[in-house]
Amino acid sequence: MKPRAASTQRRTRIQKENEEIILESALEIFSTNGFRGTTIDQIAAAAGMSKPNLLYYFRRKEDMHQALLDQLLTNWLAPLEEMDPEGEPLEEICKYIRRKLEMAEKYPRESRLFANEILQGAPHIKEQLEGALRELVDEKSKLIENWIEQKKLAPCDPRHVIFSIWATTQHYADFDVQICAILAEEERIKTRFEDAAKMLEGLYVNGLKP
Amino acid sequence: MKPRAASTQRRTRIQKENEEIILESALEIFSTNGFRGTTIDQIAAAAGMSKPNLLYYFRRKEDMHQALLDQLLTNWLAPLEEMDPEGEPLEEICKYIRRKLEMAEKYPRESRLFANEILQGAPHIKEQLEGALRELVDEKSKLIENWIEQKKLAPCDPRHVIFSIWATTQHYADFDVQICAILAEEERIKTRFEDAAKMLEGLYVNGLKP
DNA sequence: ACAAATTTTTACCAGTTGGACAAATATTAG
DNA sequence: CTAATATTTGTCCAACTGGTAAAAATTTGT
Repeated sequence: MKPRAASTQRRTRIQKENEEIILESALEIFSTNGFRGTTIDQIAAAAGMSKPNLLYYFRRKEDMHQALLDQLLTNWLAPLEEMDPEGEPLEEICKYIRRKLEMAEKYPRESRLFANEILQGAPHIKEQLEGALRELVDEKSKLIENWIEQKKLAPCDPRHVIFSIWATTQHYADFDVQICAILAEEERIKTRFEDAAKMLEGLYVNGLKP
Repeated sequence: MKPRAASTQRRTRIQKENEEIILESALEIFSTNGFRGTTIDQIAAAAGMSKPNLLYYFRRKEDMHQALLDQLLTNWLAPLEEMDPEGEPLEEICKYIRRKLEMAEKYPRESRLFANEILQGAPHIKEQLEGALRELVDEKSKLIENWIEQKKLAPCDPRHVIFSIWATTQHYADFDVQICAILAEEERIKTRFEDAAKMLEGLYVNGLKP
C-alpha cells in the first residue's frame, strides 16, 4: 500500500532525505525556469533519481511547487516580524534593510521563486498575501505611524515605505543579471551588496530623519 | 511565394494590422505566463486567428518574443536618457521617478515581460544590457557624480541610486498583485501610484539633499 | 475582370511532458 | 530469517505543443 508520502504520518529516514533533496533540486530549477518552464525530468535529473521515483514522493509537479512556496512564506515574513517596537526607529529600519539584503544575497533562488509566483498573479499564495502578510504589514505600519507621531520619523506612508524596502532589496536577487551586466567590473560586482547596503542605509536614514 | 513576413520588404496593410494585433496579444500572454508558460495557441486565440495563420506572420514563437523585447528596450531607456545635465539635480531625480512610475502604471505588461526575461537570466537581451544600457548608466552616473562634487547632492553611489529607482518604481507593475493584496481597501488601491510618488519623492529629496 | 500575389484554413506530425501502473528490489520489524 | 512494508525501476500512454505542407480563399495590381 502506498504510504502517501509527505503526509502528516511519520516519515521514514529515506523519505526525509529524498524529500529534502527533491525540494532543493526543485528550488534550483523552478527559480530559474519558472513553473511551466520546468520539467519533472529536469528536477529528477538534478536530484539524481528517476522521474517515477520522484513522483513517488511528490505525486504532482504542483505539489513540489506548493511545498516550496509554503516553506518560503514563513521565512519571508520573519525579517519584518523582527522589527522591534522598543528599538530606535531609524536603527530598526536600517536593520530591516540589512536583513532583507542579506536574504537576497543568501537566498536568491527563494526570492526568484517568489517573484515568479507574484509575476504570474500569485495563483498559489494569494490567500496568504491577503491574510498573514497583510496583517503583518498592517501591524508594522501602525508601529511606523506611532514613530512618526512621536516625531521620531519624518512623515511618510508606512506601507509604501515597506514596499520600497522590499523592492530595493529583492531587486538585488531578482535582477542580479542586469545589475552584474551594468556593474561589469569585477570589483564592483564583488562589493555590490556592501555598496547597496551603504547607499540604502544612507538614503533611508537621511530620507526618513524627522 | 512566401513573403517572409516581418522582413525589411515593404509590408502590406493586412500584414501591418495583423502583426500589430499579434504583438499586442503576445505581450498580454507572455507578460502574465512567461515565455515557456505561453503557448502559440493562446496567443492565436487572443489575436482571434488560427495558429497556422499566426505562424504565417511570425514563423517561430521566439520571433514574437524577440520582437517585443527589441521594441521594449528602446522605450525602456528613454526616461533615463531624459535626465537633464542642465536641470536642478533633485528636481531631475524626482522627474525621473515620476516618469518611471508613470510607465509602471501605463505599461505594466511591458514591465512584467522585462522582469520575466531578467529573472530567467536575460538570455535574449544580455548583449543590450551589457551594451547600450550599461553605457547609458555609466553616462548618467558620471552626471550624478558631478552633481555630488558640486555639493548639489549628498554623497552616494550613483549606480545603486539608479538601481533603487528602477526597483521601487517597477515594483508597482511587477508586484502589483501583492501590493493590492496588502492595500486591500478600495481607496488605498485607487491612489497607490499617487501615494507611491509622494512617498518616493519625499524619500529621495530628503535622502539625497546635500 | 482577371491573373498574380497574398492570406487563411484544413489536416497533419513528431517530439515532449505529466503522470499511471505493475513488477522488481531493498528495507525494516518481529 | 521471514513477512510485511517501503522504495525504485521499466514501460507505457494520452494530451499538448511547436511547427509543416499544401490546398482553398481572398485581396490586389492592372
